Amino acid sequence: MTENKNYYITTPIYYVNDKPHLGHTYTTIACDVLARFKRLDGYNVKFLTGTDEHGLKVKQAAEKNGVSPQGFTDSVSQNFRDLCGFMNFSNDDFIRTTEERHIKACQHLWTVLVERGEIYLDKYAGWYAVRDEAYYSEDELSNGADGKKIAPSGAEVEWMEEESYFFRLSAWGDKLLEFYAAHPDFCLPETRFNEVKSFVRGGLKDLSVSRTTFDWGVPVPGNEKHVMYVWIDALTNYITAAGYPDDPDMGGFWPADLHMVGKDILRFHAVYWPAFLMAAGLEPPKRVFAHGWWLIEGEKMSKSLGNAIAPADLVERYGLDATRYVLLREVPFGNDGDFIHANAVNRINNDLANGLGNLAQRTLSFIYKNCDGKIPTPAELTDNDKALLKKVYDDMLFTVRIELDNQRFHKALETIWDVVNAANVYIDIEAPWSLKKTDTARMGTVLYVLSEVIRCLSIIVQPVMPKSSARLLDQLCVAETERGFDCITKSSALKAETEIPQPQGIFPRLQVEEKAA
RNA sequence: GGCGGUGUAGCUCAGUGGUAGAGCAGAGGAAUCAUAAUCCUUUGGUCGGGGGUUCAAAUCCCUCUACCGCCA
Repeated sequence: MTENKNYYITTPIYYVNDKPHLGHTYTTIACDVLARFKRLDGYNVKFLTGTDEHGLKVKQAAEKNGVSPQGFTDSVSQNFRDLCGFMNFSNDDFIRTTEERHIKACQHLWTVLVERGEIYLDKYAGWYAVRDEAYYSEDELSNGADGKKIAPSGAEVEWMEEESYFFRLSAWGDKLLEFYAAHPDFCLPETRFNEVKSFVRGGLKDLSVSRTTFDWGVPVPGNEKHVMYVWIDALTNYITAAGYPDDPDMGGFWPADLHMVGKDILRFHAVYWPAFLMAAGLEPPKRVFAHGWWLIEGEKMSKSLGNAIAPADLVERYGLDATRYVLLREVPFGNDGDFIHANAVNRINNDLANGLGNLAQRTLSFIYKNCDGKIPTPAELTDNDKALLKKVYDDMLFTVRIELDNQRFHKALETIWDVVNAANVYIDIEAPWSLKKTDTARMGTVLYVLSEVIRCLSIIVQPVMPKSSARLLDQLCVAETERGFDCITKSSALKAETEIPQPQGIFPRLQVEEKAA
């Protein structure tokens, strides 16, 4: 079995005009967890995120602020780089579409597409909304009060005719459908994939891929009047970062394993992007996952409601690791979620404080107080001991791996917490506090088994809660080099007689807020 | 308007033909190592409505209804 041990995962590039919010954070957290998981599982991981910095809106915002577009994007793009640090993201690269490497990649891809006859010059005419940077068809428009035509978004439109380059998307419908049929897991969740297929089956029109109305973009090679319009510019970042076009092998990282996207940009990733790539003779990515949105206490996040959640607010309130845990545990990944603070508190207290946290604390402090602060030496294992350890050594990682390979974060966490619960049942049944008076050898064995369980739990929880799990592993004196998934085995088990420090609670219990009537 | 999805315990959801499930919330009990944490037991549902197929349907078919998504 020759397995490719490279793993390439990407977030979308985020539009710099936005302030980083919960949506961006959610996408990147999901990727970060997968990236960390794959690294611990022995993969050579490339985890990419970045910012989309071109377009009319950016140019206008820069003018409004009296700075150059480049100066403007330098500063606002920093917000997203800061977020990576703040959220403890482990991205290996951060791409900006204004970088030279990216402009070069776009222009090369463009040239290839022109050479292959996939891009041609024509005219685009239609109703254009400056505010939306989008064209609308006649029947989408309504009449405004002053006789002006209004787009569905409420923006004013005007009749525009402009020269534009077009990509022959219409020629790729059948090829795309063949590709989808051959790759039934290309797009998840399945219901989103259905939407994609039905969109393609409905027939594809050629795609306008350049603009002459603004100049803040990647210049079209050989025709400097045009800059590339969003699709080719933005999507190409994924291959830019892999080394396109200089490295034809792209470091062994293409096709990408996973593009994580919000459901609003699925079509671009699941239809346009594979078409561009196939047209250029490149392979489409292996998977596009479209996740859902968060509501806040039942309502859409919006500026007017003033209920938008900044990532920093959540982290301040719950802590970074707990926030990461809640976001991934609370909702089946792919569904929309409703962020309810009372539920978050409940989840944190039940699973983290009372579940894993208390399990570790009750075990380690018992050892600290009753075993001279040393991991006890186990005697012969009973069937009950073996059953619990089998779950931990043989079943847990196996199942979690399958769940995460399908982006089922909530199921993966559920699997891990089955073990947490089993360990809490175990400790109650074995009752080391009773054995203390009757059979200290057996007590030591029970505590040893529990320590082993906590060690493996701490290791497998690292992708989701890197800092908390590191503290747990520190408390067990597990070496930094012994924290990979290959150590979730008996052969890497804790050494008896290891002296441990005085344990401290890792997951604080939160106060339950009184309901404001 | 077309296509697709969803509607199961108070809440979030699992369950694709064979006597309704989980977690949380609620109730009772046990234990006392621990972050007053843990463990056990338990209340609770005419599985959106109606019709049909079947020995048997939450599960298949038809229809109605509500909500959501994609497209137009």
